[in-house]
Parts: sequence; structure tokens; C-alpha cells
Amino acid sequence: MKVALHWFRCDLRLSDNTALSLAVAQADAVIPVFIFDPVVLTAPETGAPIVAFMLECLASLEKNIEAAGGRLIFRYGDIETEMSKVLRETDATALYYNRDYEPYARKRDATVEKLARSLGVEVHSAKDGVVHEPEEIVKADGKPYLVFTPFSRAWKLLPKPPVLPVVKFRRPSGLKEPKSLPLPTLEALGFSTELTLPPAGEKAARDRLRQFAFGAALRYASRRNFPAEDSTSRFSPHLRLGTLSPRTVLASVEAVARQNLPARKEIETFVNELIWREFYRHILWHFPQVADSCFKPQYNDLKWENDDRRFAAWCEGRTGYPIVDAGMRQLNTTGWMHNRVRMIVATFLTKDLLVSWQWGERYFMRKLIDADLASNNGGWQWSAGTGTDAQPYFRIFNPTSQALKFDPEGRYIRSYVPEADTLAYPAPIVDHAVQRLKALALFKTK
DNA sequence: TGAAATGTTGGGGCG
DNA sequence: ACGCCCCAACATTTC
Repeated sequence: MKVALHWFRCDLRLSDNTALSLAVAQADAVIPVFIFDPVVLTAPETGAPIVAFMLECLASLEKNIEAAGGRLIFRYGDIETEMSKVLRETDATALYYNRDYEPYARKRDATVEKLARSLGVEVHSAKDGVVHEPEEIVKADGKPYLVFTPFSRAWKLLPKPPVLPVVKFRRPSGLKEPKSLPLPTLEALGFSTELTLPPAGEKAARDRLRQFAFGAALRYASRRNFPAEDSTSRFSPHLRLGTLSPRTVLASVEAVARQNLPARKEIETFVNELIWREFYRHILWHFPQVADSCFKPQYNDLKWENDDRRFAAWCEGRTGYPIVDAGMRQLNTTGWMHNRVRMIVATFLTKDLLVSWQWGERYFMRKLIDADLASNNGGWQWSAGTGTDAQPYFRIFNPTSQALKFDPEGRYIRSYVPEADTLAYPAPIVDHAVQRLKALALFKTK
């Protein structure tokens, strides 16, 4: 009897899961395992919102696995130690997992692979969290693309991997299953949150996909920039934790586009957003140093003002600029922020408050339910003008005209800053016209 | 996936 | 009818 482990990480689903499907096809029994990693859980950039959301996804995954005939094993502890114990407890001869492109994960996975092989266990990793991997999209000279548009052209030319069916588990008699912890509570992991989370788990993700593909996707390009509307996909937390696969998303929206010619342009813009997500994953894989420095190294020693009081005002949504404050309050109270507003608040922090993009990046990571190193870092470096294919440093949003353009009736602002047009609302903490010139001067020294 | 500064044009008021 | 000025509207340049 061939027993395999499937190591769940950011692929918390049973449908269209590459490594899991492979394991089920190649082994007589597959034992699914999730290991809580204290290194990740105690990292300063890990926040309660995403951990809370992940726990709900895991609870849902556990049920789904049970319904599919299996049993999900939970462990907590040093990954190498726990993996080694689980392998010994099960007599598994193969380990399957989906690849992760973050610097920490790559190191961790290389260690685990070496350990498994030393125990005589085959290791199979698979492409899963992206449609196309870093090695698959390089220029003719073998170097990575640094500009989005040619990258996206190459991305679209590649054949798409198939969408895989839901798996079933088998638990033959004699199967040695390892001990499992009960799913821990958020508090047991050292976190707490008051957030009301969006529906979590694979079924919720697929419901949202169906709703989007036949609804907002048809008007995506036209409506996506209006934060008062529900006109974006809101897939980000699902894509982050893998309750939804990018292949499944792509197949669904493309099926709609084929049957609905007028919607084609609208949906193309959405597909580009999926490609942006992969672009930043590839950038992180090729240039892991972007995780803690500017892609353009000449900006690493910019003299940011980094004023603690201004930063606190930004975090708490009391800058006196209604669109900025609305965005930050949406983040703080829901764990999510509309992308247009993410760009506005990011530009405001860096170019109006002259605070380093890294302070904002960290704050977002701690507050977002979709906290994702590659996308978040890419977005921040784009806004700050320090990244690859970033917006030029002089392209500075005016928070007032952005609000007029994208929230013309003030509906979004009012929903998070009800006091915006009363005397209770504070005066702007800085003058945009003045700060803009300071930011230009700061960057011009480079 | 900008916005401000600067330049140009042309209509209209007025003497 | 003409020159002059103002300035809105639009275009281009600059950051």
C-alpha cells in the first residue's frame, strides 16, 4: 500500500488542486496535513485578520475532507520537526505539496524536501497558486520581464493548465494516521479580533465566483474604480489562502466572455488583474530582495520624514482627507480595502506624509484578510515609485480630485466617515500642494 | 492605474 | 471695422 501525505499550505481546497490531485492519483491513500508554523504566527507582519480568516477556511476544509472520506491532520510546531514526526508516524513514502514563491517558504520547503528525501520519502511539488510559473515566462534572453504589458502578452500566449476535479479520499484498513490536534482557536494562537469576516471556505469562494462571473465581471472595466459599489471580485482573500484557484477563476470568466461578446472587453481588464497578481509573484521569485528593499536601489536611502504622529493619524483614518480616512477605516473595520482606495492611501502616506512605503506595507499586512507578500509589496512599491514598472515618482494622486472622480456622490466616504461634512471632522493634517512639492524634491535628489 | 504648470487659441466685450 | 484685453477651453509640457 502506497501512502502519501498532502501538505496543505495556501491551497485550502479540494477542487482544482494540483498536488492533491496528483497525490490521490498516484497513492493508495492520501493523508492531508496542515501544520501551524510558529515562525509565521509570531512574525511581526502576521496579523489577526488573516489568521482568523484562515482558521475559518481550515474549519471548512476539515468538514469538506471528512465529507470526501478523509481526515485532516492538524499539527503545531517547528515545521521540520513536525514533518519528520508525521512521516515516521505514518510510514508515508511520498510527500506532495504545491509550490510557494515567497522567500521564507522557499527556504522552508527546500529544508523539508531534503529531510523527506533523507527519510527515503519521494517529494512531489506542483504548480498551483498561479496559472504560469516564473520559469515559464521569461524574455528571449532568459531574463524575467520587468514591465507588465510585455509580461502579460507572453502570459496570454501560453497554453492554460486544465481545471481539475474535486478529489475523494480513501482510508483503507491498516492506514496509520498520525495524531491530530483539534483545530486551535484564534486566542490559542495568540490573536484576537473583533472583525466580522466575509464568508470563508471553498464553497463561499465558489459562490462568490459564480455571483461575480455573471454579475460584476460583465461591467468590470467600467465600474471597478468606484469603491461605493460592489463591482470588484473580492477574490483576494480566497486567492490568498487558496480556497479558490486562479485557473478556476480564469476558466469561469473566459466561459462567460465567449458567450457574451459585449462583456469581452470588460472581462479582459479583470484578467489583467489576475496577471498583475502573477507578475508580482514572479518579481518576488526572481528578486526576493524586494521583500525588504526597493526594487530600484537608488531609493533605498531616501530621507523619509517618518513622523510617528502623522503615521498614527493615517493608520487611524484621521488625516482630514475624507477618501484617505474612509479607506483606512474600511481596512481597520473590515480587513479589506477597495483597490482604487489602496492606491490613494498608499500615495498619500508616501507622497503627502513622506512616510516610508515599508511602514504602510507592514500596516497593511497586519490588517488585511488578503495579506499577501508579493501583491502587497508590489502594490506599495508601485505607488511609492520604487518598484519595477512602477508609476513614475512625480505621478502623485490628488486625494481631493481622486475622491471627486471615483466617489462623486460621496457614498463611499459617508459609509465609513459619516462625520466627513460636519464640524466634528478634523482639518487636513497637511496641505497637499505643499507636501507634493516636498515629495518631488525628495525624489529628485536621486 | 495623474496633476500642475505653462502655452495656445479663439470668442466676446469694449473703446 | 479694428485692436486690445480678458479669460475660458483646450493642448502640451513638466514634474
